[in-house]
Amino acid sequence: MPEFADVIIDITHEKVDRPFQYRIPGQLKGALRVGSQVEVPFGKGNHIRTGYVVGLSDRAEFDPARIKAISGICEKGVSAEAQLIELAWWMKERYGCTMNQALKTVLPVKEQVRRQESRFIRCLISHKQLEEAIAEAARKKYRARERLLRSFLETDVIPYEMAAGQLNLTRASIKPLEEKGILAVESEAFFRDPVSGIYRDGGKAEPEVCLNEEQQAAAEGIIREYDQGIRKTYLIHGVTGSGKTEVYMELIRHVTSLGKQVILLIPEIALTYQTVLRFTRRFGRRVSFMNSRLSQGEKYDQFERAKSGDVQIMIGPRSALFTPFPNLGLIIIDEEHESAYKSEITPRYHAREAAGQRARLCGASLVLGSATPSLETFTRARHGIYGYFSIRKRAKKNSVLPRVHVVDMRQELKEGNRSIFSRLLYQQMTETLERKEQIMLFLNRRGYSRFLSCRSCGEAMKCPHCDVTLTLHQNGQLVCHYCGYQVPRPSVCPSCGSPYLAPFGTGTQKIEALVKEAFPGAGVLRMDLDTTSKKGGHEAILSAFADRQADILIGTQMIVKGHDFPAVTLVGILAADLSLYAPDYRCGEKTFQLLTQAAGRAGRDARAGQVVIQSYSPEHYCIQTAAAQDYEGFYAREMEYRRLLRYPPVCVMMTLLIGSEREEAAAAAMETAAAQAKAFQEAELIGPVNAPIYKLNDIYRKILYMKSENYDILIKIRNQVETVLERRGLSRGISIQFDFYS
DNA sequence: AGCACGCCGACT
DNA sequence: GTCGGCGTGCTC
Repeated sequence: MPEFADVIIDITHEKVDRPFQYRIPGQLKGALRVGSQVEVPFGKGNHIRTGYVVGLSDRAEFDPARIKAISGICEKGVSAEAQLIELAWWMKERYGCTMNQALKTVLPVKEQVRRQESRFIRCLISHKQLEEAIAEAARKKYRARERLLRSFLETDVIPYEMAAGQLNLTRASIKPLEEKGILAVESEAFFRDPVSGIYRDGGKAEPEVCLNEEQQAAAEGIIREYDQGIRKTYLIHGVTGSGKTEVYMELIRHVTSLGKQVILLIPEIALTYQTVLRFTRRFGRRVSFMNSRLSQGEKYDQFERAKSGDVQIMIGPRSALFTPFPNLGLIIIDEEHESAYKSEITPRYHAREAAGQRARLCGASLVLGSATPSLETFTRARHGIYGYFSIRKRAKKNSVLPRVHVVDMRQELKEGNRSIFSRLLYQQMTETLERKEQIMLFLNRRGYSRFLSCRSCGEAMKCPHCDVTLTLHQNGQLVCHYCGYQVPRPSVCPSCGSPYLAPFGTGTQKIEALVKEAFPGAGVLRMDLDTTSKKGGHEAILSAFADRQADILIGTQMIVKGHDFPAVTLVGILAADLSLYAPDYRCGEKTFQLLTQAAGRAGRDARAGQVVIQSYSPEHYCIQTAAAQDYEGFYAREMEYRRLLRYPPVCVMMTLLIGSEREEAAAAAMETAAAQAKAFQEAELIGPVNAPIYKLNDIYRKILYMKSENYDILIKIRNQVETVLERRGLSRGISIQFDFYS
């Protein structure tokens, strides 16, 4: 029976972010476990603070005379929390954050303020009636009411809290308007049906789904091993449209029938009303959904419901991984290759790795699903570390993979076609529109033109805060896509005064204009960051396209991710090589994934789908293998490249990014960091160099790449660099960021 | 984070 | 001579 416990004190500061040893009093022996929440006397005043047990030991590592005793245990935090605290400990070790940062990620933060439901006020009357109401309010000198009504001249829905705060409104000035039928106050769950206005509710039984042979094999294979008590990781490698979701549902059904709970992670963008409906129909009230728009308090509420057993299935993005289920049996990660699974804030964890760790701690299995698995996942599956199931047929009857054409745009140019549409794409578009079928056009660049440059002096308009050119938008603004800086388009060149400024390159807005010009009869929708930034923008565009209110959908990345439009029979990828030459070792992988996923949008129904890929380097293996829907071929070529240049998954890589407003401070800190790292023989260093975008948001950024066979070496380097920079006072006023790639 | 100790200026 | 500024350092 251990004598001592290592306790992390629940205070937010790095200086106390380490375990303190406490004596375990006799009456608590046996009740205490790693993860227990305890009360301990701390500091000079022996104030009682809460802490978490992160380790148990028999030996005193500290002057025994000065070790204090634990004063009590908080009974509420034991089972589910215990595992999450262990997970936090692992995150701290692996990703190099403080224990408190890790704990905050893993445990929901209670909000002192009572949870506020997000409410909206909707305007129910016509514009003309609204004008009258405003006039009446003005006449009666109801100032607040008038201000509120005026805001509906711009929009018909506004957030309640914002209105109350900014317009100095009280319930009393809203209620009369509500009673008159002018406004309605609604609590808007994100999954509310935009058309019918109906909320999801307890599900009706869905007719039994029939799995095809391959789906059945995957589901049965995993379930068989599960029932034998085997817990491991599986990869379900299914082509786009292969019905992986049906397999997930079958697994969820089985695991929940054993009284265990399931977490399903999906990329946020895939959590559409359709998805919600599908799972709700099948699992009714037992399933719950999370999204990143939920406030801390709302998340806490969700987690409470999970802990109390109200729900057994949690579906959501990255952070849903930390749902405190008491008896978690299965974690599923859909589209496991998605980059959104890596956290962009400290701790910079990867949900796939963290899920592996949580599954291990809870005795759960982990299922990864993708049409284009990440190289690290596929490598592990190949080596037999992960179980592997592949689904090569599309689930829908008669639905076959689309026919893919690669068009050499250099040849088009040579033969006099200077348009952004190749002759083949143009012809296919015409035919598709004649058949009254739908088209998706994909271009990975928003805005109107890539940049604006002076024809006299050659100067391109650049962002004053970042090392990038400004993108011209249709509203005449030059916009920085990195920091958001905007200026009106100048009429003369700021450096030489010449009036000859010409836009170069093409963005989604220009495509929209060109399509409208070329196909005047066709309905066109555009979906990119500019059209979806408003709340519900996504849903509105997708449902309009699904309802066939338009024939052509133009968009960036976001249109290729998992949306199923049966009437789309033509997909055009306008510039396949845009992402191919990015300064990132994974740019080939990203391009392949993007092209494969985009191509997978075509022909979801019985009608044959066509895909046209336009490229200036059609012979590139990423484009060739994507066109052939040949994952294995791509994998072989890409691994060859990774082996040759020693990039993950052949080794482990860590990057250090140092940023500062003062250029010299960043350089000095990086120099010291690189010198420290160099002392470790087992790691290979590249750099330090300026980051691909050296100045971003007025911050100068230096980057250092470190590669090794051994993850632990990289962690040692990280710890060494951090302590030395801290000790020499070089870390003041700079940001230091480590990222891991494996 | 808190709370101590500690070493210099303006006050009873 | 004392009161008090918050700089530095420690908390099992």
